[in-house]
Amino acid sequence: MSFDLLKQHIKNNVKLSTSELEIVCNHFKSRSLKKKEFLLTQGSICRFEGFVTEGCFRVFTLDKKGNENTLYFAAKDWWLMDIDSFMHQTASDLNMQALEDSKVLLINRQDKIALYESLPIVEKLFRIMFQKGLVSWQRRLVRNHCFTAKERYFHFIQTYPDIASKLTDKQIAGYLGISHEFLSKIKKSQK
Amino acid sequence: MSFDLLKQHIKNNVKLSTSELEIVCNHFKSRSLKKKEFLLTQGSICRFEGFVTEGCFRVFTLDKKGNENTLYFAAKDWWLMDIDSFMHQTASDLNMQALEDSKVLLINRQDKIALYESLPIVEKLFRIMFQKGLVSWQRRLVRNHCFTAKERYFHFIQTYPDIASKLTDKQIAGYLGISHEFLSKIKKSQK
DNA sequence: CAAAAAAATTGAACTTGTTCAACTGTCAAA
DNA sequence: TTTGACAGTTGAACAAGTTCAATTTTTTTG
Repeated sequence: MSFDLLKQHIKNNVKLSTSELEIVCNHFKSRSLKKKEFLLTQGSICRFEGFVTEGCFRVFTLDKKGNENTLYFAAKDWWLMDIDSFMHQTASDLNMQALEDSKVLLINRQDKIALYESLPIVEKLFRIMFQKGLVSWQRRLVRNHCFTAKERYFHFIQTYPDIASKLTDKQIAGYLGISHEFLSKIKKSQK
Repeated sequence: MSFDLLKQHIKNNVKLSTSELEIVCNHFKSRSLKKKEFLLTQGSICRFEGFVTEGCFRVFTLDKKGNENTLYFAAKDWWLMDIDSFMHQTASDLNMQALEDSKVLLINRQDKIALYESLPIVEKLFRIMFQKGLVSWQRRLVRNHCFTAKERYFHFIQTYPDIASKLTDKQIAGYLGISHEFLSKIKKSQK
């Protein structure tokens, strides 16, 4: 069952009773997406937070220069959110697209706020999650500053081999912040 | 009084009673640092979280190539933390140095944990803070990918003129992820 | 299966940013 | 007041990464 993954994920972060776990999960609804389908598109308001139970997503923004800038990939056991748009109900800068047939558990804003209010442990859960997220964003920025594109590429495919194997080189290049032509040259130079 | 700033900062993020606010503040102790003094050095364990009430700090890491990579600057009303080292009591990768005579309010790990346990609103406070932090780290990464060094430089000095005015060009270059020589050339090209 | 679309490769010219080394300016300590 | 030490500037050679255009390979779809 797809909720088992969410339950395990929550239990890995905070201690809570079986009934509390049920309450939390009851606020989520499952949704399936076909390959290439969008869960969110730039310009619209993000009305959910999502937990991936199957498949994989790409979260990216199209900048003024026309480049697809990938913020992150979300495979099974990852969260999909545009915090800013979700909290303030403002237009999102992000696109969330399924890279393959996928399933997500979604919670809407009202239910999320209700959950925060009824179960303080949920505040703790997300405090811990955001805290972890912050650390990895900081590390990624430092890597971007002190590693070359080649070093970043090999770091990525070694750290996330499962995700990397599902991606085209164009998508990886968008995550690393380089052109796909240059990524092709990096790969060639290694052979 | 230096606690007023912290109180205001907290009130801007969550609603809580005067007595709760007092309890939170009572867990913090004030510390003064002279210009150039270090609050934390790379390799040691971060035993505090700090809130800056006066002056300004630079948070940086020295990478293998010998570059000082600045993660962020913390002026009045900002937090100083190495979340990872503080939570897991592992060696820190970060240095925190006062750029001028400064004051911080510090909380140690035991008191922080006690505070989380005794006042659920503190979980909410930090959940919201980390959430905001995450958004700005994401934006910074996107800026790094789609802006040139020149664009990033002008974005920085326009967004944080007060902080920028306290910094040497070397420190700004370390934040932007470029060499200070190149920053010098950027500035010249604009005149 | 065939046709079309998208992804990947390659080369050449170009831009952005680095490195190194020499020089200049500034300011705080002895 | 001099003397460092450090911040900033400049130029030249170089390395990293982009852009554009042409070609091949792979994947998708009718």
